[in-house]
Amino acid sequence: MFPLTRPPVSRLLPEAHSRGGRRQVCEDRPVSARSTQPGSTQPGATEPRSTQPGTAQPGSTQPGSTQPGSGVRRVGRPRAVARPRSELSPREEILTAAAELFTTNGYAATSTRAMAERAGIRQASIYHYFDGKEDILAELLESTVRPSLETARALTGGTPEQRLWELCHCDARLLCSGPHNLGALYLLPEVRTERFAAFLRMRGELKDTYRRLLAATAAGAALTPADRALRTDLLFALIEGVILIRRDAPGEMAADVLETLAAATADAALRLAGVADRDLPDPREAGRGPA
Amino acid sequence: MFPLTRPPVSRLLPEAHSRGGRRQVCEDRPVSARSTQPGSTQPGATEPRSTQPGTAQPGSTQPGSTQPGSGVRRVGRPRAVARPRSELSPREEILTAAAELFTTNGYAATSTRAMAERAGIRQASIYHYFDGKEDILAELLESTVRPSLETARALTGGTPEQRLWELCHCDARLLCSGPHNLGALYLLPEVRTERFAAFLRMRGELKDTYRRLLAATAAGAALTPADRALRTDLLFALIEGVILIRRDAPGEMAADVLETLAAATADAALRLAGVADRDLPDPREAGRGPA
DNA sequence: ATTATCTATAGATCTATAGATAATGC
DNA sequence: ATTATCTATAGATCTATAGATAATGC
Repeated sequence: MFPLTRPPVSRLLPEAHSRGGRRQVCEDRPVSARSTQPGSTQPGATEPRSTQPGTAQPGSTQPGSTQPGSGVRRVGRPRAVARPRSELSPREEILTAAAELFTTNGYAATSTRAMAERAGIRQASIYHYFDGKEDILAELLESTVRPSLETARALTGGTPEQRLWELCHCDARLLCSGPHNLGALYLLPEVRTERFAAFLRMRGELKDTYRRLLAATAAGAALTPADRALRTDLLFALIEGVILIRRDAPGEMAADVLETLAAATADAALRLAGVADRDLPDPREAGRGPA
Repeated sequence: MFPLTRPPVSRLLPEAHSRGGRRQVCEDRPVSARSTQPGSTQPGATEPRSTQPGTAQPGSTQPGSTQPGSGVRRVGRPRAVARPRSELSPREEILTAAAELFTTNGYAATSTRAMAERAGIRQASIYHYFDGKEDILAELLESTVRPSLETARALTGGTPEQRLWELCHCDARLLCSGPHNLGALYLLPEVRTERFAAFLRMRGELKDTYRRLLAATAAGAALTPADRALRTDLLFALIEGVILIRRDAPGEMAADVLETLAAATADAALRLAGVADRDLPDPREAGRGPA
């Protein structure tokens, strides 16, 4: 048996009002939604595992078969337990199931059987899509940092102070978005393992962007290199700390709560960074503290 | 086999200079040292599990037998693999082993066999001291927050701003102290489980102290209740974020690095909280930003 | 023929219990 | 007699592989 009783999943946050819009660099694309986007296949994340190794014919796996949603019959043996037809491809169903279970129970405590059950397939069928359990976590991890990294690279207009605010805001939003607390995957002890070096590299690159942005601000430029490194650590810790905040309020976050938290996080991050109020021009001044 | 390769344990941080002393409420008692103090037995954490339930004679387990260190012969069957005589009691040896393995590999990925091996006993012997694996984690968790909570309760002198700084500083120190990153236990997904409710309650109480201290500052008093709650969340997230910082630099932290980080964390926390510089009187003014 | 699924299972765990054993204490 | 340890093991997993099967595609 499962050695630990599971906590009740998905208790939604109270309150849900609307909020005014605010200039923002990143679009409204929740992490999880993005990670399960059919088109988001990256190099190395091939769709079904090629059965004949070395015989990969590019383009041969595209047609209708993979297209989910349509009521047509699919190739292959039917599933043992029929289900209402998901919008997602089988591969995405597995990732979604894994996301929920990994974030809730952790990696080691999540069995492939539990994932399969939630995805509506048998345990062994997972291995048609993934080489093993580790690959599933690796893909979730990478597809979770990737949007942050893309935002970080795309940052252009405004002062360094503004760009830093945008990055913090955007990352906080991403961490709070989606039905599961995917950021909690970063906290799993298994992630420090060689297997996930690619993810850690991406995370390091993201942190480096924070470092450079901080250095570009007036406040950051005034620091010694050692102090700047320290402050970058603290700034980054605050952003990732949002994961901990969210974890204390399980379930999907209401849109306005999310927005308030993201803005408050970015504001707090800039205070932490030592950015003076006068270095924060109008565009984002509008949305600050209501009191 | 173990599904994940283990990262190399204990790579020490570079640099080790000295630093000036600073007024501080909490003494120099690293979390782990404290948690393995022989005298620190709490109610419920009885030494060896009473073999005859209901026949507990208080005081009958005290004499030399439990006293470690001395070269005398001990009662009971000798161990299968003899060892250089530890300073620690068997129970403490188990806790120490668990601390290292839980923080490095996580709870579910740590087998009782691995713990026993590191503690120098056989797997089954663990059950002489603990009712099960969960009890070991519970005890580690509680003995890790307890010092923070005691500090929080004991805070007296100075302005609210100073007390808040002291609490942040002390907690940051505790989180960075000791040979293992015990704070990382808070991050384990298993902790959200009913079994560890007692720990979560203590942590909640600690957070509440932060809330009250923040409310007592001039900056905190000016906030709406909702904003104050939000800011408390962020403040607390920054403190716990120190765990993440430490995790990126494995091994025991050099004393001066530790102190620099703790002070920088407390400074950052007060900036985050919105505390103005003029509200931070002399005693701790001395140690701030060198630039 | 190709594909997506299935069933069955090998082999390796892992936790906790039962009960034996080798010390000291009296 | 008491204690701290041990050996052995039941029973329940869990991951990954082998190979069968039931669809569609051509």
